[in-house]
Formats: sequence, C-alpha cells, structure tokens
Amino acid sequence: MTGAEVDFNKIAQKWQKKWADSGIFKVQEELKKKKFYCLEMFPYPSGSGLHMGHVRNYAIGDCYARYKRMRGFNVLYPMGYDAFGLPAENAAIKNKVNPKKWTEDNMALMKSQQKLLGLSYDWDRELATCYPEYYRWNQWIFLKMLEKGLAYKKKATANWCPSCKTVLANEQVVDGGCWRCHFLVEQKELEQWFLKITAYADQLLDDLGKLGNWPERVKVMQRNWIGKSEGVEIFFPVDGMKTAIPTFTTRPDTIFSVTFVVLAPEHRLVTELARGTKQEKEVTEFVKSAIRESTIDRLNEEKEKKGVFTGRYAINPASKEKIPIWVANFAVMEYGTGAVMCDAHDKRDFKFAKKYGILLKVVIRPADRPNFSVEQLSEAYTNDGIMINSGQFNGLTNTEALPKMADWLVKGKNGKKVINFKLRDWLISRQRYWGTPIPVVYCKKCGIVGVPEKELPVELPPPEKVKFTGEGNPLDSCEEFVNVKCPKCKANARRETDTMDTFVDSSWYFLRYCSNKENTVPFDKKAAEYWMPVDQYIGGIEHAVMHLLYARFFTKVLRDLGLIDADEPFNNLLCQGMVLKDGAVMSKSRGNVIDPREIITKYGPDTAKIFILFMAMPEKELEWSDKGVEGSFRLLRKIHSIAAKGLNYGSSKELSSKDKQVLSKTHSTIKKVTELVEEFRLNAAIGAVIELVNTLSKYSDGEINKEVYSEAIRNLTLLVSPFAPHLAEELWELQGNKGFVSAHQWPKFEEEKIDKEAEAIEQLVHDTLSDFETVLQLAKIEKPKEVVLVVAPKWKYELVRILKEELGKTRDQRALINTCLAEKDIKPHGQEVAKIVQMALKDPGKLPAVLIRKEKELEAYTATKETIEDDHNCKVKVEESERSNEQKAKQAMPGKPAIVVR
RNA sequence: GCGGGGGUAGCAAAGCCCGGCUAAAUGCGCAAGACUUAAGAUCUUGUGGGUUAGUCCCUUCGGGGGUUCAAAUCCCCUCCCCCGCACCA
Repeated sequence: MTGAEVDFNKIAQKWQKKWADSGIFKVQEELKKKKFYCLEMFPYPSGSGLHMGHVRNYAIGDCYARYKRMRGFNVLYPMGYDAFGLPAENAAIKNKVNPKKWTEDNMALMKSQQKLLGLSYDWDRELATCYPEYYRWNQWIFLKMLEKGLAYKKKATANWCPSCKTVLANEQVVDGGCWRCHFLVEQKELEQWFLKITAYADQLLDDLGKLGNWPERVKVMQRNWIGKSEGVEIFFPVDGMKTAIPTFTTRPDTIFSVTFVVLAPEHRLVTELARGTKQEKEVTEFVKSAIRESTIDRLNEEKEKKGVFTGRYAINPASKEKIPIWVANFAVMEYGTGAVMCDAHDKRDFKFAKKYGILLKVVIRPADRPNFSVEQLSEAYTNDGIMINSGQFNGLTNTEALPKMADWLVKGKNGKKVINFKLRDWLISRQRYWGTPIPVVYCKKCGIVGVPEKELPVELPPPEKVKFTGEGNPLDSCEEFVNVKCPKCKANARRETDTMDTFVDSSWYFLRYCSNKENTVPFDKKAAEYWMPVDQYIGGIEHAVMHLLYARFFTKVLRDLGLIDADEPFNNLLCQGMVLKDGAVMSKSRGNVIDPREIITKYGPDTAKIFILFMAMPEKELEWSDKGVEGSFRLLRKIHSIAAKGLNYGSSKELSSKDKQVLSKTHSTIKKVTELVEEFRLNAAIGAVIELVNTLSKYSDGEINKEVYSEAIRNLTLLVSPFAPHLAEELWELQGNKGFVSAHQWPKFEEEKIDKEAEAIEQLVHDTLSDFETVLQLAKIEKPKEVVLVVAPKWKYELVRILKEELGKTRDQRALINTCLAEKDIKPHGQEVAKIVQMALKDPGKLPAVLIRKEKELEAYTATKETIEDDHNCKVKVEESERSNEQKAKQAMPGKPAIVVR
C-alpha cells in the first residue's frame, strides 16, 4: 500500500468523542417521527467483561439501529445491566468483597468496553437493576400482583440447588441440574412465593401467533413449555371403597381398552389403597425407593419401567370391568392427576403390561385387518383405525369416536373435560442476599402484609450488616432488616428475607428504558406507549423460554393493570448464533477464548464488527477465524484508500460505458444492500459492498469520471456507515461533508441508473424481432428442408419451438425441426428466453429469432457462403448443400447473430 | 418418540421463500504474474473437468424420483448432521 498506514483506532477515538460531545444518539419521544425500538438483551456484569458473544450481539444491534436511524426512524437504542445475581454474592462470600462494589466495578469495565466498540447507545437511558431506583418498582409491581392474587405464597416441593443454596423455578432446571452451576437439583418441601403465570397460560400460548418475526424454534419451545393439552379427566371408582381415582387422558376413545390404572409413587391414594392388603409392605418399599430414585433417574435416558400391584381394583366406567391398580415409576405426580389409565394403544402401557403379565385388550383395529386381536401384537397399535370392543361406538373410526366418547363419559358423570398445562407457576423466592427484597411483612395478628407503597423501596441493608456464611438466608442475619412493625397494626413483625429471582428484574426493564428517570411510577405511560413494543429484540437462544416467557407474562400483567397498551413486549426477535473457535463454544476451560479487547486494540472496532457480521448470518453459528479478521481489516483499508483517492480525482466528461457501468453498480448495490439489511442478511450485505469496492478499485486505476466516482464513493461511505461507522465518519469528513454520516439519510437508489445490462437485453430483443420476421419471410419463400439456428446453444431450444409453431404447420417441417432438436442436444437457458416467449405469445407475428447478450458470443457466429444481409443487418444464409458443420458457421463475423436456413 | 433447523466448490458462507441474468456472490486458502534487492504489504489474473487465438463442450449444489421448455431453487421418497422437549398419559 502506498502512503501512510491508517490508524483506525485513532479514527475510532476521534469519532467516539465527537458522537458523545454532540449527543447525536440521544432520543426523545417525537410524535411526528416514526419510532424504532432496537434492543439487545442487557448483559450480566460478570468479572471477565465482554466476550465475543456480547460483541456479536451488539454488532448486530448497532448495525441495525444505525441503519434504521439513517432511514429516518427515531431510534431508541439503550443499554443497561442486569446487575443482581449470584456471582456477585459468591464473590462476596469468597473474597470478602462488597457485592455492590464488585458489580459496579464490573459494570464500569463492561461499559468501557462497549464504549470502545463505538456502539450508538443513548447512554442517558442506562439503567442497572441493583439500585433502589430500579428495584423499588419490582417491589411495586409485586405488590400490585399480590393485590390481584397473582403473587401468592404456598408450601410446595421446590427445586433446590445445593450448590447455589437456593430454590429454582422449573424453567431454571436444565437437564435435572441448576441452570447456572449444573449441580444436580434436589426436591425440598418449602414455603415459597409464586407468581401466577399459569393464569396467563392460554394467552401466552395464543399470542405466540400475534408475534411478528420470531424464530420458529423459540415459539415451539414456548409452546412445548406451556404444554397445553385438552382431554378428559375420567374417574375410576375403587372397588370396595368410597373413593374414585381421577385420571387424565387425551385419548378417551381408548377407554374400553383400559385394563389397569397406574398411580405415581407420590400419589396420596397409594398408602390408603394398599392399607390392609397382602401387598402393603411391598408397595411401601416400592414407593420409598421410587421417590428416592426419581430425582437422580430423571437424567437416565431409558429408565426401566417398574411397578407393583396395590392389591386393589378399580372399575372401568365404560366396560364396568374390574381392573387392577398399580403403582409405577413412570407415572409422574406433576402432570395431569398423577394417575394414568393404561391400555393397549400406548407404547409404554403396552410394554409395562407385557412385563407384568397384565391383561390387554384392543379397541382400535387397522381398517384392513378385520380379525384383529392383542395376541397378534408384539407392540402397541398406536395408529388410527376402526373401533371394536367398544359397545355402541363399534364401527366408527377412532377419530370420529373420540369426541363422542368424551361427551358420553361426561354425560354419564364418569368424567369431565379438562385442559391441562405443563406450565407451572413461577417460583420467585430466592434465599439469597443480592436481589430485590420481597416487600412483605409477617405479622402474628395480621398475617402476610404487603409493605405500603409509600414505604418503598424496601432497601437491601448494606453488606457489612449481613453475615455471609454460605449457609441459610443471609438477610436472616440482619436484625435491623428483619425486625419491623406491622404496617397494619404496628405490632412487632418480621420482614420477609427472601429476595426475588433476578428474572423479575429483566421482565420489564425494556419498559424502564422508555423513561428511566421516572420516580413516581415504574415508567411513564406516554413514553411507553410511544416506544413499545420493542421492534427488534436481539439476544441469545438460551433465553428462549425463561426470560422471554417471563417478560411476555409481565407485559400482559402490566397491561391488565392499565399501565401499558401493548400485549406483547417484543415484536421481532433475532436469536444470534454462538461464536465458536475450533468448532467449540469459546470457554475458559477449553482455553479457546478470544478476548475482544485484543482484536479491537490490534485492528480497531470497525474491523471487529465487520468481521463478526460478515462471517456468518446473524442467527447462525460463527466460526472464529484469525485470517478472516485480517481479511476484514484489509477491506477497511481498501475502502479507505479508494475513498480517500476520490477527492478531486479524474475529469468531467461525457459518460463512457465504463462510467455507466460503475454508476449502475453503485445504484444496484444501494438497492441490494438495503434489501439485505432489511432482512438481516448482514453478511450478504457486506458481500455486496465488497463487490462495489472491487469494482471501484478497478475503476479508480483507469480513466475516471469525476462526478461518477464521487457519487460512487459518497454512496459507498453511506452504505458502509452502519457496519464500520468510525471509518465512514472519517471518509465523510474527508469528502468535505458537514455533519455526521451517522445522522445522514440512507442513500436512495436511482432505478434509471441501474440495469443497463437488462436494458441492453431489451434492445437486442427488440432488434431481433424484425430480424426474425425477415427469416420467416425468407423461410416461406425458400421452403427450406431444415432450419438451423446458429445461436448460443442456451437459447436454441426455445427458438426451435417457436419456429416449429410458426413454420411447422406441415408434418414434414415439424419432423425436420425435431431432428435438429434431438441432434443438437439443445438446452435452452436464460431469462431472455422467457421474455421472448412472452413476447411471442403477445404478438405471434413478431417472433424474435435470436438473442445473444455477450459481445463475444455475437462474434462467434457466422454464415459462410451466400450471406444475405437484410435491412436490419441480420446475416441470414441459405444453403442448399449438406449441413455445414458448426465450425464453419463459427467463423469470425462481428455483428448480429446468424440464422442459417437450408 | 415428538418438534425445529441443516447438508452448496479446498474451507467458511451466499443463492432456495419468488425456478431462467448461476459453474454458482463474498471472504479465506492456494497458484501465477506485477511492484520490490528481498520479505511483508499492495495490485492483477486464475482456482470442477476438458478444450480454444477468440471459444465451446461435459459434469456438479447429500442420494433417488417427479413437475417444467428450464431445477441448487418447486413436489415426493431416502440417507446423514445439529438443536430443543421428552416416562406428558
């Protein structure tokens, strides 16, 4: 490279300062302007600062926010910190540091790195969830929910992580382990606070359909998590007892097949049923071991299905048969009623029955097998079919029978229709210090009393006053926090010492950004109405269920409280892919971590962003490549050199075809990049920019038209701006522009300057039309034996077809043309053909004969002997002799394509 | 098992929705050339196979079949990979 090296970091610093000083990324609600809310999932300020995943997240968000800004949107693009959480507290215990200080240091570190990247955030809207200004509104919302009965306390078996020493929500148990530390989760009977997310189960499910552009898999995951299934609860009276066992089924059509009932080991009826039977001891033993194993075995792939007979029988309400009641480990208490009706049309039931020699009975047969019985089966028949052995329902298909049988069961008071969800209420109590205190007080007289609104926030006591022993709930150790007066009766009372799950913090932070200084309500309604919903949310797939489901839930609750209008918080969601190195996720233990700081220091922030955006589609995994980073760096240097060269370069004169081509490329690139960015195909967008850069690079080596070149680089600068904003600003300034390119309007492509190629094709088609007419005339006069088109083989076929239609009215001629077709093995190709056909259909009298686009190809075709040149300069040859070989025909002749008529 | 997403040149990655400008963007790698004392950097060209002075031909988008004048692109079957959920009754 000639000239001095460009110092990209210096450029970056210069513009970051200018941006900050001018405040161009600050926004206010402007009703006249169309808003765009671009949001990235806010980070947890961990000790190690930003990792590549963050950088990718922000690179995507920043690029899109900048693009939208240039498109004239009023863009809200904020950043904040999810600052409560365990690592701070663990660090506090381990290193005797103040969790607040620890968190603040990390936030400062993170922020400095974000600043280094030159992200276009409105930093005035920054927030951190660990400050009372923020978490008091967690408490406020909690109290509202308490009032509405959406927050409640109950004793329940909860997931307990022995490592984190706290309970976990169901969503936070991943593969039987804690979502943070992967420690095996235990079950503990505890009194805990819950949020009634189940009250919104239906809405959360239905409204998935209302969402804009969300990845399908995220919607599916949520759908599965909510797990709605409609079915019937069928009651099985216990023989000889006054009780009945309710079972849940989605397949009431199999009721006549039910030959046994299975209870979960935890089912409350188990002991009662077994009492006094011969099997009592065996049952007790089994239940004990099953419960002990259940937690551990949850991880086992193929757990053996085990069970014991309780010694009791139930009555099948349909067949009135006496059927045995079993206890088995495959029935889970958490789902349905904890009791399962079992039959021959379920794989698992079938296997279990075979193992223990329980009678089976089929009620559905395949349509083509009239003599169907259990004896023929080695595994369950689970397909649809025709009902048998089912009384009045025999002969129907099972799909027809299902609703009828459900109604019949309900009518006979043997069952009721129910809708079952897998979704459980959200357990938010955490036995930890570094979180939002749950704002309630326990009074001996008044019971659970919410802290009055005016006393909010319930502030965390400073850590010096709390003992971090690693055992028990830390806040319990702080007497002055715990001992309070009852807000109602003023008697001595105790404060709740559990804190809230940090997912509460992140369930509404996007609303707080709308008015982060507000101190009378969680957020200003007007502001929220203006900005919400988030137009584009960007973050990792790991939050597919937890955060994204909770945030949706909160939004609906806040809506019902009349605080906002939006039903859904995030209209469009993009889940960016992971950043990999050597095929694996970057992690300290693998030792394959690349620190973003290294890259930024070495190449500058623009290179880091361009690389990360260019290497893969945003939602796909990105394999880190040092060479690729070099490539991105080279690109920026190249852009700098060609754009810097453009100043007062070249001369003004009439446009040559080369100039026109460059102009066309410029505008088609604007068009392409715009479309690609709109669709988030940022990698392809950069590819298109590179194409233009390559074109301009070549162009700049030759004769240059000043206007064309400056128009090109001006647009290039604008196009590059969302991807490499610092460089773009620098170039913009070099080109003598006032103001920021970041604030400039996105370029508009000028259609008339594009598609010169296509225009040329149009012209050719036009010209050829008349040529072909001549050929047709000629062909009629000469009555040729064969018509041979010497054209690019790509297009022969279609032309032959047209000729066939026009000339081949008689059998002979058609035969001739067919021969030609077969022998030449013609393969038509190209959109032009389509155009020709369309024209031919529109105006059959004007059939174009030949279409050749490339000049080279035009030269290739020649007529040999008596060349007839018509008015339109079309070479047409009439040949009596043997078919000339193609070589002959291909002798040099510049000009129009030739048509040989024999 | 259920559900979701994939399989494109040495590698990565576009193209597929909306079939034809596609032997397939772009980057990396590789090769040749220019510049240089040299290296690096930079630039140019090439990079499925075979051929020509210019060119043209053949074969390719996991495998098989179909639709069409025309398929990486649409339809059907099949193989393989990844990811979620999973004793869900």
